[in-house]
Amino acid sequence: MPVQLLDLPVLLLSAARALVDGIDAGVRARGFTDLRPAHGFAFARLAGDGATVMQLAEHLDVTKQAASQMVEDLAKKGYVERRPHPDDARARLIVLTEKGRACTRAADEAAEEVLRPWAEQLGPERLATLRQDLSKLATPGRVRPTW
Amino acid sequence: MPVQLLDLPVLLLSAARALVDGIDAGVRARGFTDLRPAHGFAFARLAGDGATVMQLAEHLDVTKQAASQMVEDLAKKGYVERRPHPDDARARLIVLTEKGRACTRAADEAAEEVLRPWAEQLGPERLATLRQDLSKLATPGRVRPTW
DNA sequence: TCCATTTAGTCAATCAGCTTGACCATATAG
DNA sequence: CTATATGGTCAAGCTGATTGACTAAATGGA
Repeated sequence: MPVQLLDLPVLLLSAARALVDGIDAGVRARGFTDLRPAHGFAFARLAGDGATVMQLAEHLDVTKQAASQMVEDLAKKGYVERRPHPDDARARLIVLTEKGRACTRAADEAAEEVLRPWAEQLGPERLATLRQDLSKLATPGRVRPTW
Repeated sequence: MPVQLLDLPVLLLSAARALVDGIDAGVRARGFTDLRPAHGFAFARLAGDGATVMQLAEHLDVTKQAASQMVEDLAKKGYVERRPHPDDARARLIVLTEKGRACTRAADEAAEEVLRPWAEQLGPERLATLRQDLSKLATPGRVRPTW
């Protein structure tokens, strides 16, 4: 195996970090300064039809207590809302507020802004290849890195 | 811009996470159970001629106090050693002990183990392309992700 | 040469985010 | 109808980071 390969980990992590940092900066620049990247992973799960605390905990790969604390924090800041769950009286359905949706739109814009120069640099076909190859390598499920 | 691109962040993060988790598991399997992935980034900087606490702090993108605490922890566990700095009496040169070098070898093996199936799946030329493209995207310097 | 400022490192206190453990309310299975 | 499992919160504690204060040594003028 060529030794060169051993720096692939560093490149991968560096690119991932550049991406996350860039999106985080873009979100902050749009006025959402009280959020961290980790909140973005939560928003991604809540967008759409919302989720329970348990579902959120699984998505983030943390305990239900930690997820509950994050929801409490996000609710206090006005990004999410706890509704009674339609099918289960024990559970609550956590959904994004209008402020929360506005923030996800800002994150989408920020992501596009970060990716645009990448797309220009590589060209569309190589970017598509990159996407395909990464999809083969990525472990499905685990999204949020916590190291 | 094609909407597809918006899932590139997720793929990138997912691949990075798979990689870090895999290496971490490999290192633990080789008997180094008292280390976290973050220590690996420190070892990478210390390998070779060692580094000062300040240099380590910059590499890890944390305060000098945090770096100092990590060094204290690694020294207590026997992975590093603080020597007087040859050129500066204020500074200390942090170097890996034999145990520390053994651990970096274990990490290299683990990394190779994780990358081997990737290389087989993509083939050498596509992997080389992946490496090249990632190197264009990666922000030089920032290695350790802390989000 | 002497003094002012910068730099390397540590100690101490604090904080944020996560964990474990205990608990209540509701759902589900026998 | 009762026993158990599940969703959620409260409380306490831990870990890894932060800021602030300090000492010792280096640097850079007058």
